[in-house]
Amino acid sequence: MSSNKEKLLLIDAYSIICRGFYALPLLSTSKGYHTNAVLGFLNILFRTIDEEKPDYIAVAFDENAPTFRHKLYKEYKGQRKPMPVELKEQVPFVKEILSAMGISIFSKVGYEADDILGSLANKFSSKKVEAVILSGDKDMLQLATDNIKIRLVKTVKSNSDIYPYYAKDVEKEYNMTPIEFIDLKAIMGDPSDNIPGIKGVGKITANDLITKYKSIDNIYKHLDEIKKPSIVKAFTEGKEDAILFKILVTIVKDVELDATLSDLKIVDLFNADAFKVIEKYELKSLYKKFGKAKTSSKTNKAADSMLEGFTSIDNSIDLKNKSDEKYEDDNKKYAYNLKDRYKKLDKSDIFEKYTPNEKIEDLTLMSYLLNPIKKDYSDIQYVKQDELYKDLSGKMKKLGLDKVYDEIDYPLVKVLYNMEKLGVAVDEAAINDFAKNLSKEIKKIETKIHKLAGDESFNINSPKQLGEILFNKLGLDYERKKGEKQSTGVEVLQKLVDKHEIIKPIMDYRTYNKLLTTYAEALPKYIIDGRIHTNFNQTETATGRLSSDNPNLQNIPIRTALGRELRKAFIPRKGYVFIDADYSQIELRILAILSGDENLINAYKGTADVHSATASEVFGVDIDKVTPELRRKAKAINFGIVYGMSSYGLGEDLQIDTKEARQYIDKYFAKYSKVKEYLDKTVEDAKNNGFIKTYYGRIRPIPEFKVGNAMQKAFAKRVAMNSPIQGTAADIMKLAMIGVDSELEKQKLESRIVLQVHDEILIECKKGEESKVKKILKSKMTDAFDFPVKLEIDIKEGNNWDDAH
DNA sequence: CACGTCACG
DNA sequence: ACGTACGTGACGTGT
Repeated sequence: MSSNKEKLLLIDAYSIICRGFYALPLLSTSKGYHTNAVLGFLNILFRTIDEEKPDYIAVAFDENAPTFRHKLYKEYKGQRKPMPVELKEQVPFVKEILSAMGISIFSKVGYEADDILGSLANKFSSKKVEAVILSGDKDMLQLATDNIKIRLVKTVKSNSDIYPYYAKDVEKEYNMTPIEFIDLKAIMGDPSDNIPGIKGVGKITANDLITKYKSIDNIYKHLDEIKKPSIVKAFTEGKEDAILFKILVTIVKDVELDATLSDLKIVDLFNADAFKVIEKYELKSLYKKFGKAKTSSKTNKAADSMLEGFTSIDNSIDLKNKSDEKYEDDNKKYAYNLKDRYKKLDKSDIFEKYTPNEKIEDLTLMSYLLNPIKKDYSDIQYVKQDELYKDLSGKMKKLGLDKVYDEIDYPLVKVLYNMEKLGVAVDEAAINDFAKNLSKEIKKIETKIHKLAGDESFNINSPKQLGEILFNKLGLDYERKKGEKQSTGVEVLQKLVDKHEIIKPIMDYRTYNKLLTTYAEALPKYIIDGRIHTNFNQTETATGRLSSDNPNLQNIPIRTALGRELRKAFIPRKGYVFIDADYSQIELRILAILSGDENLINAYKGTADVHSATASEVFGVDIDKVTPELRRKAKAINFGIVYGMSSYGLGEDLQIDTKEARQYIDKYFAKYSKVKEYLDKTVEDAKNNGFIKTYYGRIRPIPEFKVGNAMQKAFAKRVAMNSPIQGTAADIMKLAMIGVDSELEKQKLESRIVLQVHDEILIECKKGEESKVKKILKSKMTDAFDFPVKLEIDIKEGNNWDDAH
């Protein structure tokens, strides 16, 4: 990628190892190895890799032999405190792990690590390659340039943190260039390095002089200008020292090292060999770095094996070979998280601007499509891009995912990018006002609750403390199945509401506090120029849905009047209105389509409402005789079907026993027999394949069939029933968004999509474009799909999100 | 960092 | 016999 600067990470090993050693307690393995320094070192290393995403790495160690600078001036630098044995013994462990990860280690007799790092940085940094030096040694700052960044690990109040310095940052903080910094230290001295500096010259004098004269050389040239006789004397007498100290503190930048940049290329850090070493030193907290995060390695391995290892980094093939320097891509461009790349390019002026129609393959997205249940896709960043691409695209093709990528998820990247960039306007004053009112109300309720608890003040937000008050102090109780944990959730409070007058205020407190902390207080923090720009994550859900975070705008309240006050604060900008379109029962319609069940399809052909139709079928009454109660039950059944129906779950929802729920389900399946056949077949296929497919071919692995216990297998069945439905709905919505977005552009309208909430699209519509926008929504969300059951949407217009919905 | 709780589809 | 509806994200508490 020519548009992106490559990065070389350079590490001052001892400096980081020492910090690790003193930062962590003296850990040891079952075999008695000490590992705290190793762990500390690796933690800083991995954190840096995550943050910097380097393309190359090199690590430098000091040689034990005296260095060039030692030899000449051993009376100074030779006096460093010796390392404790527990620290010294860990150095080879670090080297062992680095080697296993394929990271090059440098050391050279006669030179210190900083000389090697300075030389590597000097040799390889350029306009195209940025060198990043990781060290805890402030001396490194003299190396900073526009292309060399020093990441300085500082410990402030026992907290280690990393501070980045380019040349300009050094100038800002110290008021002098990195080069001038060398001369400063030479005359001022540095006790930690046993450099005394010129006798009689202190920090302030040194600073003043270097700021004014820029170098030691120049100070001597202008010695006659200096007023204070004592300073002139100090410099005159200390001239020899000054020269020696300057040599002593100057990092050598031309150490001969026979390495090319491509030797330092990161190939596959988290490989099997490295994992073995990590295991040997029992660095358990790092295991997941080398395996997969979140889901247990057991299920993940199963998922991978079912997909023929499609998503794991295969350590065994062609990837470790460092020598093939000419692997250059054949004009293909790659990115990880392409949308993030676009966003960065937007902000940055050092990178080329993004050209909208340039094809850049999104390797993260490809990896996600191959295994959407992974929680972390950062592992792919340590494998050569073109080889990874070949691997992923080959596997996608085999599984038929290439179409999903080309026609759904890839084109959606740009749509989401545009949505996020535009953001959605909010009325900040209205939210703040709402927050104020809520706070007042909450304070009142809080007082009341404490009073009702017998004048005891406790933290209502703590389930533990609240439980103590309710169940012990006030002696409240409710029926619990054996093994069921005590809870203070709403369902429980609902049961207790008539037993004590403290319950209602607690429920109110919870509601208000939720609205306050999660929304009213949190949302304003995200407002930039009146608008909130959420992040739509495209590689997060197992089913293919999007998710939204920072902030989550897919869970803004709607179900209660009070909550809707917040929704009212989402508004179109001046000259615009909101148009909101949401699918009507899309998942149930998809079930009808996928199953081909005539009864269910027919339920959608008539004008009748499906839930009433279901009630009529299941309970055997005429459709016009369906009571609200029966409709409610039927609606629960329909939901249950979509969720992978279990009699227990339905029973819970309807507050009836499992037996009765079972009867409802049986009746339902008797009437909609093709639905039953379809669900059975789906589960059967899922068991055999280890994954399900949506209508458009998206896959979701279900490893629990193979590796799960009884409970997990039951879960797997429900997932197998639900995922094709939820996933197909997600596919349809994504296709609709792509269609709507491109049509808006094609017709040169100024209206734009601002939000998506799974079955809903919110458009900020330019006044005057309303009818065109509505037409586009209808055509792209419904007419574009040719199914036996028509998809339908409700469209509404409004001056805030609540009105429009 | 896990858990309980609760907001949405 | 066991513990359960599907998919998310965010907050506060408490280890």
